[in-house]
Amino acid sequence: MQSENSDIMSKAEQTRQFIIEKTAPIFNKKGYFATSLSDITTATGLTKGSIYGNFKDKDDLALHVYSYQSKKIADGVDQHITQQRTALKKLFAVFDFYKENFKNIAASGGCPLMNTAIEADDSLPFLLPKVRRSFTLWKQRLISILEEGVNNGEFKEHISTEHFALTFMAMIEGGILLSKISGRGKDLAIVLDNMKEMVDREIKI
Amino acid sequence: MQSENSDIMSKAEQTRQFIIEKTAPIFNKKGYFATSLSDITTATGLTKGSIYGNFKDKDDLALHVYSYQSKKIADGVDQHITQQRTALKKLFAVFDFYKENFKNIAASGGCPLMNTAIEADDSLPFLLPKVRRSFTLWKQRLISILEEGVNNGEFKEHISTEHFALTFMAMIEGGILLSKISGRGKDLAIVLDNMKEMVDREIKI
DNA sequence: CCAATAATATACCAATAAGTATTTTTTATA
DNA sequence: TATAAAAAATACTTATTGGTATATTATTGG
Repeated sequence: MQSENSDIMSKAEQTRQFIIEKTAPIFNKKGYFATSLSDITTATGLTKGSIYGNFKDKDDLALHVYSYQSKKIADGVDQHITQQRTALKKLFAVFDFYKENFKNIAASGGCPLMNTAIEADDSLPFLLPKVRRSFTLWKQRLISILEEGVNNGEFKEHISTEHFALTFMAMIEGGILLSKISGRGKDLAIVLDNMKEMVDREIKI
Repeated sequence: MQSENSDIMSKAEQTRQFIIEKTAPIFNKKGYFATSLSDITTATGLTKGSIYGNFKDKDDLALHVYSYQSKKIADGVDQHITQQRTALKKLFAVFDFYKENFKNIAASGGCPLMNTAIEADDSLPFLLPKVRRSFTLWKQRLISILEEGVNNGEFKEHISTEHFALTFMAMIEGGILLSKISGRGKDLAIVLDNMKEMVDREIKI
């Protein structure tokens, strides 16, 4: 399945989606600046004329690629979460998502939020608001789970939901970074285990 | 003071150091690929001929710039550590280094280890070994402090020094990432505070 | 203080970059 | 199925890239 709902998509929409999906791993691996138009035409088998017929310019394509990538991660996490019934299980489902999917994430160039954040914050201003929003939404999602746990008596009352949300995000992104550079998926697993212990000791009643 | 020991350095050595110091923040902000030779000549006020007279090629300069940047961080941390006498204070000195220096680090484009790691692991093979080594040395340094604490009775005996070292590294790098993208130095401070609490609860006797 | 030498500047090259105007092909619909 | 409209391919432009050969200037040891 190349892309979803291809039956109700026009040819143009299909091609747009096809370009996005084919170039996403390239943008994520090489970065937005280092990805050239010829990388894009090679990966898609299309010509420059077709690319520019479907996207205003390289920045426009980059924007769509980032949206696609960040949505994919967010949807994956959400799917894990919604299968769980307690706040504790939801929280652990977030952690488990990264444990289970690390290999796929690493193979497609790492976490697109982190990669794009690092490239965008000093030199891709057009992407910065999108990346900022991704992190804000992620934080909000974690805070919601933590608040749910506090409200239904699963978690301690006095915890700072924002502080823990930020700490978890830092640990996940930092863990991915360490694993990517060492080539050992174990590094991320160690950090994730430490996060669970943190929950058991400090958050869970 | 442009560079140390300028009195015992030949003109060539001085120029080399000058080029490295002037281009380091550019490489760190824009990335190695996005930094052009004209960026380098503009920043230094020198011409291409002079740059290529002092460095074999752009990769060679990038390698020297990375060494300079990683050494600068490592030296800064070491200076903080050596002023302390107990393992606990040494560990906290590492954390405090990042709290105190976040603004400077952010102003020069963020943590060069993280930035370079992300760019190098998929597309700058010539830099990858250097970056790997930086992380290994950092981990080793943290493990040494933790072992010192275990051996002299400051820290619990059963702790996994490697697990905590990796967790601390992940939290620091992740915290820097969050602060950079949100623009709030507070995010890193929150994570660093959480790290200290972690030490108090799990490591300190 | 004057050569020999080292460092820097100048002027150039081929390759590649992003982007566009135009033509050809494909798609959808009447 | 013929045709209008949309999509894709071709061929091109201008600017910039990293890099080099050569000329000029500055440094340094005798």
